[in-house]
Parts: sequence; C-alpha cells; structure tokens
Amino acid sequence: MSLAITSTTIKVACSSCNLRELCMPISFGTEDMKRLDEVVATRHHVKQGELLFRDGEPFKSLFAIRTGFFKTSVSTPEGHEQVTGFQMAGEIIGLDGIVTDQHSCNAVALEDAEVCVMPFANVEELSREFPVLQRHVHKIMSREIVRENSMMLLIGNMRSEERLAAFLLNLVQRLHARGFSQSEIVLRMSREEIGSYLGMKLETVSRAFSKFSDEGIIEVKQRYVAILNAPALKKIVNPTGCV
Amino acid sequence: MSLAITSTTIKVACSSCNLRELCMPISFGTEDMKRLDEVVATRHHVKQGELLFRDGEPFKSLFAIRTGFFKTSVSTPEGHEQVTGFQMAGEIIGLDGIVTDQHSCNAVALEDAEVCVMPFANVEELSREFPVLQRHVHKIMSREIVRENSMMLLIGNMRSEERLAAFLLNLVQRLHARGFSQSEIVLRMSREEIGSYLGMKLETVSRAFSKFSDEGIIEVKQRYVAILNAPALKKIVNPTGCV
DNA sequence: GCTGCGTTTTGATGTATATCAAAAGATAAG
DNA sequence: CTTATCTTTTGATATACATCAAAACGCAGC
Repeated sequence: MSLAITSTTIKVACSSCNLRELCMPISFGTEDMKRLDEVVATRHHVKQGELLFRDGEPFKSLFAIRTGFFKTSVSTPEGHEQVTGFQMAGEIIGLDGIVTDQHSCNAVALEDAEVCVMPFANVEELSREFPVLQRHVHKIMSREIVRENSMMLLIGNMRSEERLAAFLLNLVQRLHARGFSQSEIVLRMSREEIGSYLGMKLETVSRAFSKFSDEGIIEVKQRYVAILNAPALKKIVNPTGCV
Repeated sequence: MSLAITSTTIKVACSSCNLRELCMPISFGTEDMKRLDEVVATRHHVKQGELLFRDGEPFKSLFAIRTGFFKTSVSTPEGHEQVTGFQMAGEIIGLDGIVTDQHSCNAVALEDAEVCVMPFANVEELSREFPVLQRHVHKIMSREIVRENSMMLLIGNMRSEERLAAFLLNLVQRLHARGFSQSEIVLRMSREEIGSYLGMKLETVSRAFSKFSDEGIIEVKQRYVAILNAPALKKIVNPTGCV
C-alpha cells in the first residue's frame, strides 16, 4: 500500500470540519452529523510527490481531500501518462476503484496533503441509513461522469488555446469557491501535467500561455497566473458568446 | 419530454428478463428478485433516430437498454457534437442526470430500441433495502467513470488508427458478451459518429478502415465489419504487446 | 556568491490529421 | 427503373500541433 510509510493517522470528525459543506451533504442536522462522523475512519498525510493510491492496488476507501492538491492519471502499456483530473480540497477521489475493487488509476499529491479516509463499507452502510448521504454519494459520482463527458468534448473538439482557456477558467472557478482569488492562481502542476490533462504537449501549453500573455489576457510568471481579462478567456472557449 | 409521442408503455418484470445478469445483480434470490421488480416501472419503445432524453431535460429515471442501440452526446455552444458513448442491451443510461436533476447529454436511438424505465427514486429506495443492489448501482457508476478515464487516454494519447482499432475491439468484445459473433459487426453508427466519439474526422475514420482493409486485418462493406486478424488489431492498440 | 539540474520558453522543422473537393456507392422516393 | 439524397471513399492541399533542439530561467545545494 502506498499509504504505509509517511502517512500519519488522526481520528477526526466531519462535524467539526470547515470543509463539510464541500464534501458532505449540508442539510444534516447536528444529531445526524454525529452519526455521519462514522464515515471517516482516519486522516492521512500525503507528502508532495507521494502516491495516495496506485493503479492495481486493492480498493477499500474513498478519500476526501482536506488540504493539498492531487492529480489522478492512467497510463498506456507503453507508459504514456494521461492525467485524468486535478483535485483540490473538498473533492473526493477513489471512485474508480469501486467497480473492480481495485484502483484503476494513480493518485499523486502535487503538494503536501491531508485526506480523510472513508472506508467504502462505512459509506455504503450509512448511505442505507441516511437517504441524504446516499443521494450525496450518487451526486458525487454523477458529477464525475459529467465532468469526464465535458473533458471528452474538450479534448476531442477544441483547439489548444481553447483547452487552456477552459482549464484556467475551471481552475479559478473552483479555487474561488474555496475562498481563493477569482483572478490569481498558483499552479500546482507542471506544463507537462497540464498538457497531459488537456491532450497536448508541454511546448504547446507553454506557447498558449505566452500567447495569452502577449495579448494581455493573463500575466504569467512561472506557475503564478493572473487572469487580467476573464471575458476574453471566456470568449476563447466560447467564441459565439451566446451563453 | 422526448418520450411522449411514440413510446409505448408495458409493465414488466426483471425476474423474467433474459438480460437480467447484464443489468442487475446476479446474486439475487427469487424472493428478493420479486421485490426488485419494483425498480422497473415501465418499458418504453424508442424508434431509430428518436431521443430518449435530451440535454437540459429533467432527470427522473435511469434507463436499462433491453433491445437496440444508443449513442449519448454532448455539444459545444457552437453546435459541435461530441459522442460520449455507444450503449447496447443490458447497459444503463441516464447517470449524467443525477447530479443536477437534469440530463446533461442527449441519448438517441441508433436503431429501434426498448428500454426499461427505472425511476431513480425507486432505485434509491430499494438500494437502501438491498445492499447487493446498492453495490450494483455504485459499480455501474464507477464503471462509467473508469470507461471515461480510458476514453480520455485514448483521445488524448493515441493516434487515429490506434483509436479505431481500440474501438472495434471494444465493440466486438461487448457484442460477444451478449452472444453475438466474436469477429463480425454490423455498425449501428455512421463514420461521422465514430469520428466524433474518437475525436477525429469522418474522413480519417474512413481512411483508417481502408488501411486496415488493405492490410487484410478487417473486411469492410459499409457498416458490416469482419475482423480477420484480431491479434493484429490488438497489436495496433498496444504495439509492445507486453500485456 | 557559484554550480548543477529540472522546468519553461522559444525557434526551426516535420507530420498526422483536418479541410476541401469530387467521385462512387448506398438508400429512399417517385 | 430513375432520380434525389445521404453516406462513404479517395485524392490534393493546408494547418495545427508535435518533435527536435537549444537557450533562458528558477531553485537547491555547496
């Protein structure tokens, strides 16, 4: 198991977690909330660069990200990596493991991270008891399906600059929902990882960054990105602007 | 609702359905099976070319395909279509609608089809009662997530011929699991729809078909495809052949 | 400070696939 | 059977992006 060495284990409670409204159903009463604490068994620390789980490993738990930033990826037999997602605080990873009881992707921490370990048996048991939790689990899985649908659309139909624009807008939007700036990002991933996620090469990512920068749409300093002209970015994603 | 006009409604039972082992948990006893029949409310017929549901429509039910063949797709605001999947008998569609209570893609019948309508409220209620059904629903959703992960890998990392080879192999494998030939397919979708699914243009699809045909790997006559050399196809998908 | 290593940028060139175009087959309608 | 329409194939050309290469930059260790 990838967790073994560096992770520490802490018993904690969802009821006192400030991320609760992101990863748990909000409509819980305080009574129910105490029962809900049973979902989370422990917490684990994952250092930057370490694997939370890897392809082929037995699946036992879902993980709710408390702090830090992850990437998930799959690989071709020849070793080509495809990043399938970037996940931040409040998001759930490990859903891929349910179908075969084995994980089918790798999850790597892109910065030091802390996750809540939710044994899937607990999740299922409490889901039977609490319809609101059941519904929540279903929604999380459905959301992931919808997200991947839109990634297929992005990779299959859009041009490189449109992809990067969509990526940046998605990222700030999610960060903003977590109380961060609406216009400034510190990227946790390399150009290569962005490229893998968006189905393009790192050089193409870099060129797109430079182009946006030249046009005054963004300011780029390494992994710091400031969005100077969000409407312009949106227009790149959706040229007709009819939405 | 897209269902209104041409669909007919029949009350039916999973317990007597020969597709049961494909879309329902197999480990059900006969007693439980009777309760399980409550999941399916009705059946609907969908004619070729008709929509089962469309993007934006309220989500109420999942659909189990009994006969026929569907495609699901999403669109850019400008109208570019991305086919997100092809579904056949025993497969479940509509999972995209759970997260927002609205469908986020379109489902079109590519041939006359019959679906079992499973109101999601029923699914959730019985899931609470039957852990085996609950687990089954989770697995179906997880499977879809994993499938889409591999589609991202395919569209993002593979070349056109590899994509088509992977597509054909996946299709025969699923058809074979349903008792059809291991080597012969009658495609239900156009070159354009294949291209949309695989992130390439219809001409490129056609060229790849012709290439495989010239090399004696397949035989193509319009929508009829015979796989003459499956190992060669597999080698195209996975050149190293180490798996 | 300097040195070495990984990341990012930028430029020159190559190539897979898109695009444009037209012919050849299928399918359906009259 | 003939005509019209749609799908598929094939060819010629264009182009977005990949690839190859090298310089610039940032960061960690000395």
